[in-house]
Amino acid sequence: MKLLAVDGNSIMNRAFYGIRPLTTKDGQFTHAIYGFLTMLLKIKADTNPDAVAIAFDLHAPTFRHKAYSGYKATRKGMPEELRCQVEPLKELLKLLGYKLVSVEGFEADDILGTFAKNSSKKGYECVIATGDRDSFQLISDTVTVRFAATKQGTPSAEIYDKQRIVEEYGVTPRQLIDIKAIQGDTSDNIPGVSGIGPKGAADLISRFENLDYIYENIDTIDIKEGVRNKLKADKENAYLSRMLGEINCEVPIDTDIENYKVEMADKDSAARFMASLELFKLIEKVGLADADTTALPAVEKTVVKKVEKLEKPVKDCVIDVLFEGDSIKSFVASAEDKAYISEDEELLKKILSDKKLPKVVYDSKPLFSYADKNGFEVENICFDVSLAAYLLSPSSTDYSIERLCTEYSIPLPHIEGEGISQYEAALWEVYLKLKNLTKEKEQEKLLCDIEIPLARVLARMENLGFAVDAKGIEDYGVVINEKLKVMEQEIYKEAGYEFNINSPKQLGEALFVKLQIPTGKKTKSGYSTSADVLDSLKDRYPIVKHVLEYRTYAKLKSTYCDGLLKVIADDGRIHSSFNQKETRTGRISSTEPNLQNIPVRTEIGRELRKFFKAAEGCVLVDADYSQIELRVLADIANDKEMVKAFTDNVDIHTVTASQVFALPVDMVTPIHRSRAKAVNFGIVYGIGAYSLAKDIGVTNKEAKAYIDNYLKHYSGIDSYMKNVIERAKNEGFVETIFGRRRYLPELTASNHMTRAFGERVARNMPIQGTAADIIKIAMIKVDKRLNDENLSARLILQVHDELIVECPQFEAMQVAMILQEEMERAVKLSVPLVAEAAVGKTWYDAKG
DNA sequence: CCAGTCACG
DNA sequence: ACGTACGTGACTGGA
Repeated sequence: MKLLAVDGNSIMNRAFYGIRPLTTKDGQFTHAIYGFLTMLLKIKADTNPDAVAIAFDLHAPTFRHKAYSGYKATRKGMPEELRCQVEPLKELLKLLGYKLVSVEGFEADDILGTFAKNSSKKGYECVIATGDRDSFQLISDTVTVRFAATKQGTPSAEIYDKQRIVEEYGVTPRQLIDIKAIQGDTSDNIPGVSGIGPKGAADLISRFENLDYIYENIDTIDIKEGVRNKLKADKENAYLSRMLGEINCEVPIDTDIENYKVEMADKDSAARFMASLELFKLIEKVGLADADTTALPAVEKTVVKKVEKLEKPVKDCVIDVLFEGDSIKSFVASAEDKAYISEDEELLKKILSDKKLPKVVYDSKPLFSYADKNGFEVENICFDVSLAAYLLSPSSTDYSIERLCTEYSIPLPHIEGEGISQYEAALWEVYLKLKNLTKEKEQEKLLCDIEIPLARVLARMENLGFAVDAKGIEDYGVVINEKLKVMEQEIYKEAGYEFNINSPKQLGEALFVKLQIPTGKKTKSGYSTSADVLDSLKDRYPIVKHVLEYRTYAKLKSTYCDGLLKVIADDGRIHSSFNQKETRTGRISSTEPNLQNIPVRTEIGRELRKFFKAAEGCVLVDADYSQIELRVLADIANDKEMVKAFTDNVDIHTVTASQVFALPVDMVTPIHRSRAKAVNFGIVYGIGAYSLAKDIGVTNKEAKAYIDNYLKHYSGIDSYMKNVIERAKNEGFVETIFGRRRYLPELTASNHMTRAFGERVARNMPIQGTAADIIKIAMIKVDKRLNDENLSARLILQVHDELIVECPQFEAMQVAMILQEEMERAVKLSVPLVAEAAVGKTWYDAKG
């Protein structure tokens, strides 16, 4: 028989500090709970115990407190983010069937000690799970320790047995107590013998067995005089320390292994509890994937849904369509008390194109896409469940129906009939819930006037795609590849041996160990070889310069040449997917491939844009906003000076420079301007002097002076930055001028870093998010204008502040006008919006 | 599967 | 005393 005895407090601490913070969407921290369970499951899987006992401290004063009032006096109180996880963790462990053990007046490790001590007597094997080395003293023939640690986010649990203790410490487990008695432990306020550290203590005990022998023979044993005097001076402390360091093994607890078998009484409750903590992965990990995680309503009710074949349109239902490639497999309509299923494509088409029938759908973009491909229009979509869920909680990563049912506590119905899952049948209830929340949080306009119409625009952009010159990319790739080979040989020669330059580990080894180049920053796993480190070294070391060049080419080859060639469709065009529910700020993102990060900043990279072209007989019209984020900031902060600068249409960075550096405008040099530009950027991101200094290469003090000057001059921005954080702390979220929200649980964290991050986000999101809202509105308006004016021109790409339209050559001027007008008129701010358009055969030519 | 790196706004 | 700018996605190497 085998008992796993867990030090709950220790493992919880390890989990809390070992993994990065994780919260539910209302800000309840959960990472200690998640980490604890992950660790527990790992150790259980490794050891396969017959029973598990989990020990926790009680908060009452401990036995040792009485013995020595200074004990643990230096330990900091538990941070609030951890404290608030203790009770939920215990609750969850109980639900999962574990037996918890706490005894008034004793600590968790005393309880472990008692299990350990009784193991040989009662004839079971005892495995102790802890992150505390103090427990090593308990190791014996029947007791081993699994030492829990978190290595780079993944839990590890190394085995410590008698042999390993002897190898590592040169003594028996019991003797560790005597070593600690001499060396002391400041974190536990165990004084020890002052002047003797770990090495000295270990040496003494390995030679003389124990504390008693040493003190009984203190005048005759063979030690240095200095050590002898130190030992004599602190004899009392040594014995006190031994008492403090020895784990109490006589706690009054039940040590019968039979009573610690793991018995989960109610799987659904356990799964439901984890779901309420949004620990969905954990539900699977503990093997409860098929439990019912839906919260039961206060009054238990049974929802029964009949499944019927859908023959004609029904009002008041949520439509969810299942696609198979480009065609429709089936669709379901979830109504209040019935659910319908159909495979009739014509019926679906009739429903979707019915202008008089308002429709609630689960996910509109694929429907718009389908309609676009099949030459009809989807009309009158009044609600999109998944988009609503995104607006209500933009930091989530999963808007599946299953997840929504769980998150919003929707009871699952019983089903009579076939072809529909419980979740699909519950969609109507999900809709009702989200509709109410959307109204309550004032997200209706965003949903109906921006996101839903935008979904249609995005679907059409995806379908149309961007024409590319595959042969051009290939040839370009060949040239890059040749460059790459030359660089590679050059680097091998300079290093004196061959290695994988793409491996940061091997590269760090080559540069900083073999070649002894002075190291900059380090990462968790070694030396950083990132561009900002290498940049400062490239002038002194040719190999560093070559590595940087190699990286540039390697990136171009793998991500752009190879990457793009892989995704060219049969029509010779690249069809990126635009994700509308991804970002926490309201931007859209682009994947497979990402067309929002095609190189532009360096000439060699920018060349790639020559292969993004307009179709035969067509041109590209590219328009981008000028300084949209700063204009939004000027408006949101209502800063007089900045508003004036934009209204007067002067160069904002130059004006900023003249203010920050107290110079007349015509004395501002390009260096001043570029530094002021960095300050402007920094302000938008929630700047710190340190980072600004690093960015523009001035001292911290200078950077701080720039910021101070800036905020003094733009006093509206100064007060905005203070107010927005204050408001965010009160309300729990920040929002754009259109009411798009981002919740910020980080602001309540006690961890300084976490909170500082939350504050930067609070400053940045309204700016970035409002800019995102504005270009979304512009996209909808542009799309409408192109349609209203009967042009064949179509939007094909958005890159945050830039729109690209493909159109026949003769439409170019009209389209350029439309783009500029609609982008500039998208919304009315207290500053003008400025957009500039250009025309070209390729993206390279069309961009400015 | 994650860390490191780097492309974009 | 602490660590150090916001938001993304793709690729590579290595546990």
